[in-house]
Amino acid sequence: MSKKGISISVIKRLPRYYRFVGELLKQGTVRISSGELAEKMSLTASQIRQDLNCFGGFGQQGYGYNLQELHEQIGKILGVDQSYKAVLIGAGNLGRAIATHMNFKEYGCDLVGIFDSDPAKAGSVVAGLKVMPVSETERFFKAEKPQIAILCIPKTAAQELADKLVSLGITAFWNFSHYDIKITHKDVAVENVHLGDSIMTLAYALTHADDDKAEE
Amino acid sequence: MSKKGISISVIKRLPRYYRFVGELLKQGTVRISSGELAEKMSLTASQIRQDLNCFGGFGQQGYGYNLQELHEQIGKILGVDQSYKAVLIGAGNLGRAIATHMNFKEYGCDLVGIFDSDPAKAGSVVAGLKVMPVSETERFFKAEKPQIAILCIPKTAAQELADKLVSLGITAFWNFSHYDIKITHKDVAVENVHLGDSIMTLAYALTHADDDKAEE
DNA sequence: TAGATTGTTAATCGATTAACAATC
DNA sequence: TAGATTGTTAATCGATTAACAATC
Repeated sequence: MSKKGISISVIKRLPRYYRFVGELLKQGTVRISSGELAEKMSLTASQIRQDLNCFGGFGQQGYGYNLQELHEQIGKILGVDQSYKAVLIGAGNLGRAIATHMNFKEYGCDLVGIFDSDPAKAGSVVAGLKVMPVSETERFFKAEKPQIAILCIPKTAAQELADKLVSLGITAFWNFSHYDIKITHKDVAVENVHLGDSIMTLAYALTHADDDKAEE
Repeated sequence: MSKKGISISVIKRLPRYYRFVGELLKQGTVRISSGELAEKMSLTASQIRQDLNCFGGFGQQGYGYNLQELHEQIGKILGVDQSYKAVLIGAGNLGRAIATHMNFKEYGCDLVGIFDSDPAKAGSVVAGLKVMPVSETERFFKAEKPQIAILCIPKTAAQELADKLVSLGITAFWNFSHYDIKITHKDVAVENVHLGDSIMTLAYALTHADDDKAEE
């Protein structure tokens, strides 16, 4: 069964379904109807049924969805049962926090290497991994063949580095640099985490908090 | 002029416009047409004109947009010229990295306090601020009246704390906990940064990378 | 003025919601 | 069987794109 043609709106919602279903499961719930789940997730029952049906019928008429089954299925669709190799580029404040804070295994990933352009940082240990100098990159990539690059580097370095990493076989970027990297090479996934953009939406909300009262 | 009725699709794009326009400005560009900007941002010229026109006509027929003017206007719309007070709750790996890594001023915010439930952490200095114990919360909030709470805490604590913070006057949450906080109180903005959800979309992309080849 | 490019209306497209027959 | 709830088709809604008259 091909998963092509799934809209990114749906894909973006999958992790949230996975989280909620996992949480309910942990609480000991066995089954749920689309209506109940909709209530908990602030969605419509229609949307949930539509979304899940993109990947096949996980429910049962008159019963609802078995949470165990649903959790496994969504997990498989997302690929969290996999173990994609990831490398972190940039061991600054943010990079080190990501490395230590994230439970990569839970998300189908495995952090296998950390690099930093500052030779002084090489050799220090972060999240149980020795930070490597960039000179090691090619040797390491040939040996380990990582798929994911986590970019925690200044924006000035982002584009050039991204291009180089693609040529070394990286096919997915988790980009924390304040720059939208442009990958012409297709079949390369880019997930931008622009923390600045994110906090600005809060500034917007605060700035316009009472616009509704002040309307015409 | 009221800014109500602007769709969140548009609002979410504003920070990106702001970034690109700022970048072009730094490079010394003076004016740009919607067509050129669309090219650079991988959007359509139509969309750019539609988006900007939600807030008034910043362009000039036959000329395009003056970048200096545009940057200022979008900045004002976003509120990055403001100084909203923010507090960080949770001085773990991620919290400390956010505090030191983010240039809050650039985004209309100002980090004024850091709290941690671990008394052992109280007194240590992060990003130039002394970490406070939670017992100080009420005194501090009464004196400083922060608007934004940055949550870098375990999901188990998130909901209860969020409710308490709302009662103390917080009107915007930047939520890094792996939990969707539910604020019944309206006029409270919540921006979730679910890093787990984000990296899972990469796992999805890798898992389904060759679905197109394998189709029917 | 002629050319360029906006602001804005209309057309299209896609995503969400509603409805209901199928079925457990 | 009767009741519940799905899977799925149809209707609605909103967002994006196209078109073009207004105008600098």
